[in-house]
Amino acid sequence: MPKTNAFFANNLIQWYLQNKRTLPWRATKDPYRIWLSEIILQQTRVAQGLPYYLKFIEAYPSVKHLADAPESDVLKLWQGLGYYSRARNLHATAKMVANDMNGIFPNNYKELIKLKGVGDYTASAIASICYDHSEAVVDGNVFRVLSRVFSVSTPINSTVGQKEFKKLAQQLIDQKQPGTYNQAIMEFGARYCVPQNPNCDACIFNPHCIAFQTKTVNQLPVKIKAKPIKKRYFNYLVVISKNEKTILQQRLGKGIWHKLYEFPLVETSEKVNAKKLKTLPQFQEYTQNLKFESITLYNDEPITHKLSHQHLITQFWIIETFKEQHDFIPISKITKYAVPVLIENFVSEFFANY
DNA sequence: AAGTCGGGGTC
DNA sequence: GACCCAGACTT
Repeated sequence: MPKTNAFFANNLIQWYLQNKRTLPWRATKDPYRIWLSEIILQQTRVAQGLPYYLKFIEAYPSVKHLADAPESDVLKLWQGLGYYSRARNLHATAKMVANDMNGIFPNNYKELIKLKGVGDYTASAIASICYDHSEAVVDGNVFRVLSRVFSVSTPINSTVGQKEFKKLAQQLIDQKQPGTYNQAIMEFGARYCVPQNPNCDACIFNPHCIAFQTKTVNQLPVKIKAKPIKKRYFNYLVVISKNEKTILQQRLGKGIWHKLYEFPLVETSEKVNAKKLKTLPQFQEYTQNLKFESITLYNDEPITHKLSHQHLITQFWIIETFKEQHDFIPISKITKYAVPVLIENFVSEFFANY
């Protein structure tokens, strides 16, 4: 174990200053930019989030710009990043800050955590990075580094684990450079003390890392294992009129992709063929006024779209029709709507020639 | 305390 | 296929 907390913090910061990546949000203490980056990076790798950060800063240079945008624009810009509640909460908080707080972000943990989409991690990150407050962050990297160095085997996704690691992190944080320290331990976890096959032999902490000394690095951190993945069967009705129009619907219930758009969806408990599909009440409801000309299956083999907790086994049914109704939109306008990646992939492939 | 919420990278 | 990612929110 590190001899002292100061030893741990000092070495971590020293390592960080020599090895950190140059990232746009590391060149500012503007709370708007720090907040935006932290929301984008929740459960998201830097490489995946970076282009979105740049797009958002360009489209919305200030919190007021973001607040003044329609939510549909924000969701469209967020398209493809996942966990869309982040985008909805981002916009709601931007409006709150711009309209009710005179455009000025709260400057302490207690007030920051009241913002929608801002939890313990993000409030600590903003408070430490922007305002030099001693608030320790605990993200996936911190869990991993601390569990190994101090050999803490409490499950990181248990309530007691969360508290224990938060307490430990708070004891270790550098009081003079809390923001730098927080970023240092996260960077170290992301780049060195990685989940699989970390290069422990070259690690600056290996004399002090209990997991390394006891050869238990590959057993830490401990996590209560997730329940099995659910399979769902999606049938999308891709209606195409003679005037090259189609139907999109907005998802408004609970569940995935709230407020995003998709083709009319018939979900079934198993894979269905055209004959079976036509007998389903929901299919008949969608198509009762269409008097469609033909229905053909686009993909012979269902497309399996994998989410973290469910697999969407998807068939796209092409339905040609003469009739059009008020809710038809030109196919060329599909790109204006925020859609899930599953839909985006199909659209870009199928409509490539339209 | 357990479930839910995306998409992509890694091994 | 399993695990993970600069977590937060709902039930």
